[in-house]
Amino acid sequence: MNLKQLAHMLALSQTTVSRALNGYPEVNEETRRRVMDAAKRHGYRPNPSARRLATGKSGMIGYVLPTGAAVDIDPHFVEFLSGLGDYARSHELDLVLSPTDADDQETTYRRVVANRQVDAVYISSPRPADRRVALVNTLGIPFIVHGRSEGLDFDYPFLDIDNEGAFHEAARLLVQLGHRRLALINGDDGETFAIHRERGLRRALAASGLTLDDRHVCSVVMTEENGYRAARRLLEQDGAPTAIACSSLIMALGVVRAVRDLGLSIPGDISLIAHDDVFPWLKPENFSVPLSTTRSSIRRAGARIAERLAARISGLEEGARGEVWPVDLVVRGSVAGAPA
Amino acid sequence: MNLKQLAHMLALSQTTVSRALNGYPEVNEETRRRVMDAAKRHGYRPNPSARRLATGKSGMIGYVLPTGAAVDIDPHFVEFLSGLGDYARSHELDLVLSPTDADDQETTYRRVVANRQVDAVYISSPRPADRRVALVNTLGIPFIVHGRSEGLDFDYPFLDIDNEGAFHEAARLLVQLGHRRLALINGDDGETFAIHRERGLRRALAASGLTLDDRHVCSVVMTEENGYRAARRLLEQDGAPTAIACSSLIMALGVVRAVRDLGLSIPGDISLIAHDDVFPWLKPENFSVPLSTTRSSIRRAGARIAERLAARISGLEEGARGEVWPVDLVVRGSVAGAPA
DNA sequence: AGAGTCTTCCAAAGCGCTTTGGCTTTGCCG
DNA sequence: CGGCAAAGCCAAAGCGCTTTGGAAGACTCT
Repeated sequence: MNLKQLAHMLALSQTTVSRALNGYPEVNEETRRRVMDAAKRHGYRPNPSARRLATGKSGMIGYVLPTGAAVDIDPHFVEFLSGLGDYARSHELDLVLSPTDADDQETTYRRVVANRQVDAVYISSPRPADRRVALVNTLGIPFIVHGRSEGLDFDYPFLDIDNEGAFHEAARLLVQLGHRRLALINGDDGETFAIHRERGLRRALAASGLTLDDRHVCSVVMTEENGYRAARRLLEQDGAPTAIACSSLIMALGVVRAVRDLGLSIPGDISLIAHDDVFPWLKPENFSVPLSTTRSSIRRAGARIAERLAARISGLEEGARGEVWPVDLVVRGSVAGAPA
Repeated sequence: MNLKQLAHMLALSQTTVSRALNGYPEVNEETRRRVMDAAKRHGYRPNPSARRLATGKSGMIGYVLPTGAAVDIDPHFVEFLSGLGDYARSHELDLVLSPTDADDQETTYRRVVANRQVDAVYISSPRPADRRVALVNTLGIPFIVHGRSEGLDFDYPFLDIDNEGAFHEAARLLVQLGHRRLALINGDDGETFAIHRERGLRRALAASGLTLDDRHVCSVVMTEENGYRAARRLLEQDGAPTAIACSSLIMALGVVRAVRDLGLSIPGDISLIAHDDVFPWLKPENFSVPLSTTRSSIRRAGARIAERLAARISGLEEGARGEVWPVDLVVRGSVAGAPA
């Protein structure tokens, strides 16, 4: 059942039927009702390919997915996706993943935009002066950055959590508890979120006249194994830290293992706070010693980004609106006063 | 730059240019070269929307993604996606995720197929007599099932690992080590993979005249917390098992925690084997006691499925070819002889 | 030389929708 | 009652590609 047939059986022109269906004003309300009704009754669904060709709109949002033998997709992605799906589902918005060589994302962005495959894209894990953001901005497709870049000479729409504030609060708590030597096990320090976390932590220390020893900060891909290695390195050096802030729950697993392997205990010898993106399958309260966290649901962020992308596509949102979400500090058993 | 312009500047018809570009035989090799050359020089890329409308082919593969407030996307998905991306990237194949209400997937499948949004789909986490498989089969779109259904009255193409064999081998090893009371912490027993694993385990026990106590099998969503709960329940009952087979590494984390909480040890009191889908961020060899596993890379499966979908789209693969991959049994420190 | 066969190319008809540019009809006003 | 604006509808022209149904020319064969 296509427009032509529908129009014919209603004894109307395609024009009118099309307009009636798409809510244009120049059609009698009475006729519109008739059309709507017939369309529903016959299960008419406009052919998206045809509509696409005519309008250039695809009704899909895009994500350029870096892949490669050496590239692992972050497990956070799945949670983000859940959120995105939560919103998109109820709006018949589909998501197009365009896998790309991690070293040449530009080509893929250009292709996706040139082909008008999607109406909007989002960018995740941005870095300072992120080239993708600049590119997408000049290509002129609606977009939102999940996270923030820095040092770009233009404003752009983004959704970020207050990473600096979160780690500032975490560190402040630790300092209040008497800790003087803090350590940071961070994610890839090429990414802005990691920079912000370190910044927040340093700021809290500075406020108390303390500093972050360079040997006390690690920046690694966030795996359990790397958490373990980093923690061992930190804890086996002279002047080892008494408290650790950690950028992910997964790394925290490794940290806990390292602490145990070294015959130390949490929080007796080491206090630990990690950032929790809220996974359903790994919860900080279930760690052998319940883990203090800075918490922010990445899933909610996914839903919000889908919502804002949809708003941008339909012109309801414009300009470079940045949104920064506060982060909860949840104190559990893994922090205590510094050892004497 | 579109076909018309290109044809015009070559003083050829659109027909000929189109045919030259798409490798049809009825065009002089000399002209073809000229066309190809000009196309490349001017960076001509056929408009996918137009091509879609004309051919009905979209050049994308689809996945219907169940979502909902109560639905969590499996973290395995991300690894599968990595694999899919590995292949798709080099073939400019995009993936369309269509989020759907988990309770009404049929509507979404129908929409996706009716709209010809994608050229092929894959289905994951199948159940016995899976309705999606039956649906997609009748809808007539190329597809592959990741995993297997059971009890359908037709054959279909799938890619599965030998879950039954894997757990059979695992159980056989445990029995050989003298264990008599095995337990199984399984995933959702509505899904075929879980059924097969249980079947494999029972078969191995039966071969030695043993049986699997019904109180010794749990079927839960695969989270750390559920692994913990299941293990506690198992280990606190009378006639507690001395060995546990566990369907995922994430649950195994919980099992290890439970064992420790109960003052027991691995492998002294409890032997543990888990299935490992090979996550980059959580490795069995890094468990406090290195974990024995049945191992199969879900990422490789993703790549293979993309490859086969592509083959089906282009007609290179046909029929109901099923592919079953063997699973490695990797023995590490978490298994030992049964306690006396 | 005439008939038949390839080879090579083209004009034009879709694919199914949106949108432009009218054309009637109706209602209102002076 | 004539004129004008608004309301309601339509025919047809795209969007950019593929594909059908020739047609012209070159070649082969008898």
